[in-house]
Amino acid sequence: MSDPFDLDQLQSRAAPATLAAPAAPAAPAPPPFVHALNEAQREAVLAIDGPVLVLAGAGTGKTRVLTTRLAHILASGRARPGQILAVTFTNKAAREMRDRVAELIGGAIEGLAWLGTFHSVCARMLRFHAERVGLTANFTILDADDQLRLLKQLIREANIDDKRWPPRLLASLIDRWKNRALAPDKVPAGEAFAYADGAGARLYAAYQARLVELNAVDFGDLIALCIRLFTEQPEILADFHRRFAYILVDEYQDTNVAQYLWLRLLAQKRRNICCVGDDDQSIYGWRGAEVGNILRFESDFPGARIIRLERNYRSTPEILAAASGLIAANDGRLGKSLWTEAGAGEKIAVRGVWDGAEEARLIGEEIEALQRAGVANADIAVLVWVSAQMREIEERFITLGLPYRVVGGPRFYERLGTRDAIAYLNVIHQPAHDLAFERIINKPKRGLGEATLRALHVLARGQRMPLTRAARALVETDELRPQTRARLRALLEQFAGWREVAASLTPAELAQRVLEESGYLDMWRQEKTADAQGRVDNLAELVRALGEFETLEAFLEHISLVMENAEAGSADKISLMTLHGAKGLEFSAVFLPGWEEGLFPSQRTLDEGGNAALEEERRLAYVGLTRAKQKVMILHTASRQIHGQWQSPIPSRFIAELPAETLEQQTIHGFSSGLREPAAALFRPPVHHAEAEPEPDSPAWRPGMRVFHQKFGYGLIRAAEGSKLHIAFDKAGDKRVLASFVEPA
DNA sequence: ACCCCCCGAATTTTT
DNA sequence: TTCGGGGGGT
Repeated sequence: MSDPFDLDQLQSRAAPATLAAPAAPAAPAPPPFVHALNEAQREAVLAIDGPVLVLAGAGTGKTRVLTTRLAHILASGRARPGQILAVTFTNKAAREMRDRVAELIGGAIEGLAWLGTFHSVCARMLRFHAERVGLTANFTILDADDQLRLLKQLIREANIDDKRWPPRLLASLIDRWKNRALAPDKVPAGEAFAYADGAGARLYAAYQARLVELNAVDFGDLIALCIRLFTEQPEILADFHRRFAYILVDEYQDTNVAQYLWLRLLAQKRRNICCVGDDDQSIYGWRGAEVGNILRFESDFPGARIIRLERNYRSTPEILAAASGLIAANDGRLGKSLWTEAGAGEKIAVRGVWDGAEEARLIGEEIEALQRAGVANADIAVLVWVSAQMREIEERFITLGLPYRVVGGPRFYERLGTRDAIAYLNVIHQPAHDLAFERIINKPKRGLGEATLRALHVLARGQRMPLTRAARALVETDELRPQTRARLRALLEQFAGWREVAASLTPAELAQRVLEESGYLDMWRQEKTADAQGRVDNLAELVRALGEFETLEAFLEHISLVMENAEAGSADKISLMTLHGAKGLEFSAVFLPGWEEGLFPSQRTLDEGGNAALEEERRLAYVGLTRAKQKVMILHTASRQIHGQWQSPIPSRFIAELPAETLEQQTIHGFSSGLREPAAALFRPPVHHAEAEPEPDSPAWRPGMRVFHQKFGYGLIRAAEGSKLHIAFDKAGDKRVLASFVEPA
């Protein structure tokens, strides 16, 4: 590659004819695809120049605006494909944008090289300039697993007890520092003390040094190193300024500080940046996302246009009213009010049930009713807060024979077996990839155990060289026992052989050969355990997947940046997933189980998260509600097992925050005579100022009364606040329960 | 080198 | 309760 930054090389050689059509910059006639938009959408599409923030509520056509805008920029001739930088968070979103732009323009667009995720775009930038940050262009991108193993090594080398100071903790600290674009020497002293009495920053520095030795980066580095590149090499940044005429950003509310700085550096010159997002759907604060970025947009880019998309095309008025009412409880919003022209639909169903089993049973029944009414399974979702909630529901689905799919389970490329095979390929492609080499040096068993590895480490660390190079040196000495030396030499020769043939084979052929010759495949074939066959199948699947790539390099880049599940086709199945996983999706009917204090919002949040965390969880609830087109059912239980302990939760405050007129509430009699007050009374907002007045047709619950509870037996009321009682049970101890679950003893 | 048992921990996870 | 990791035994 002569000059990687030669514009023409990166752009389409032959732009589609539609793109070449002369535009009339003076009075550009809106292209036909703009007519299908509503007024706000059209404004967002046509406001091409200068900074623009599009506040796109759920279901308001956000993707449509983004793709139409991109198509419009191209079709009007304002920029060629290679001059547009368009970043998303997920590969899925990037793919969707690419596909939909192609649809609008009428044919795939060549040269949209800078449309991708933050990470893939940054990786691309870094590969062009790797040497400027101390790497070479074929650097490896470490995944979380490699990162953890490397940190563990460093922690042990520093004689720190990794039991007391788990590598995970350090990994998350480093991650957070990188998310904030903090180099090791910039870590605030106080924060370094969060790990091993101040060793945090030192280990972070050691980790970065090791990454350079390994010619590797982690995910956080992709952004952070780009920022370093831009600030330390102004001519490179200037080059990008010249290149990118327009910048588009999806899900802006999810950007972290580093991503924000990255965008600001790139946009500061031309200021043609359009960010689309929704502050009410910011649910990744715990991963470093800063809602502040979107809240501050106007001051970051003075003169910015703010365009609100508020017309919702997805949900019924009831669902929108419920969601809007809920989110109104949050402070510091930019504020939007969703509306729809859709006619009235059903109210939100709120169901109080006895326990998790009954909750699952009820969901199953309701789904069967939906099926009878002709709703497709693929149009139904159960959205949980934690995956632990899924088990009971899955069990029920299996019993009923309901077809379902768990979205977001373990990823294909993360599975054991697959990862080992990939490690072989990594070592072939990048001999300095110590972590991959370590992973497979004794898989299958070839007598190269801990002792050998230790010897290799001593030499490698002493000479600051990769393990494979240390290995090559070591087999020339007589330090190792002859047998070990022979085995190690044999392995090195195998790798040398594979590297030699790598160029003349397709990646799939190479992989097949490596798996056979290394004995790795045989290792699993010979194993008799239940999952061994699955491993062999996975390996076959891996080789098949490799068939879609022209080079090994392309494949490895793909799996490190596109670690995603192959979506299980178009089979008509019910989706079971976490609320986080559901963002951006929509279904006719949505079930939201487990809306209980202590679960959702979670105890953790209530105990230590403060208001910000609570608001984020409320946004998560908002995301859940707004996934539904027609029907929502919220469920809560009176008793739930958490970590093996029975709890008697009270309904989530989020239920109380839903406007009562949008709800249809029922407490199911999963137990005998528990219901003592109208269900609606259970869900009044908590009364803070005065004593709650007793319910007209319920006994006046008073401290000192003896009561009976189905699960906890007899007890004494210690305190009563509305429908919520503190009861000291004779056997079960102190609990907070709903009045409807007890009766006078 | 392998297995078993005990202990502790236990959200969310776009890349 | 359920899972994974690590230590200790064979």
